[in-house]
Amino acid sequence: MAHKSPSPLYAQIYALIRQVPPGYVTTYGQIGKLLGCTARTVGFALSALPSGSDVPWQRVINSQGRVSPRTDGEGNLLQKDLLEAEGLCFDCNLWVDLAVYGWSFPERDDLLL
DNA sequence: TTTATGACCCAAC
DNA sequence: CGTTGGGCCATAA
Repeated sequence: MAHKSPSPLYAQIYALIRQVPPGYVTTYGQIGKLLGCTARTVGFALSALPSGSDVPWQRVINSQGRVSPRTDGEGNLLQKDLLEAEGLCFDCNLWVDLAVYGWSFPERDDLLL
């Protein structure tokens, strides 16, 4: 099997985001803390996400509850559109309520469920 | 090995 | 309340 992995940490980040159900969003700091790394690393992992990935990177936003102003500029608009399609409600300017849509990852023990 | 960058976060004024 | 600066970790060259 594949002995060469791009980065075990990346796989973890992608796995967590993949577990996020539609209609909910998470923050970089949350994932970073769960994985033991800083939010910067999480953002970097998303930046390395290839097109057509099964990872709903759009559900990942910053702690401020806002979409990340990607280097592209239009990417943030696309993310807003995607999140809106999920059923989220944006505020006056790409503001979302983490208290309502903030998704909490399941505990390692509860993961068994 | 070191340098430079990055879709961040937090604290302070 | 809005803005500014510094720090942190990981990747690629």
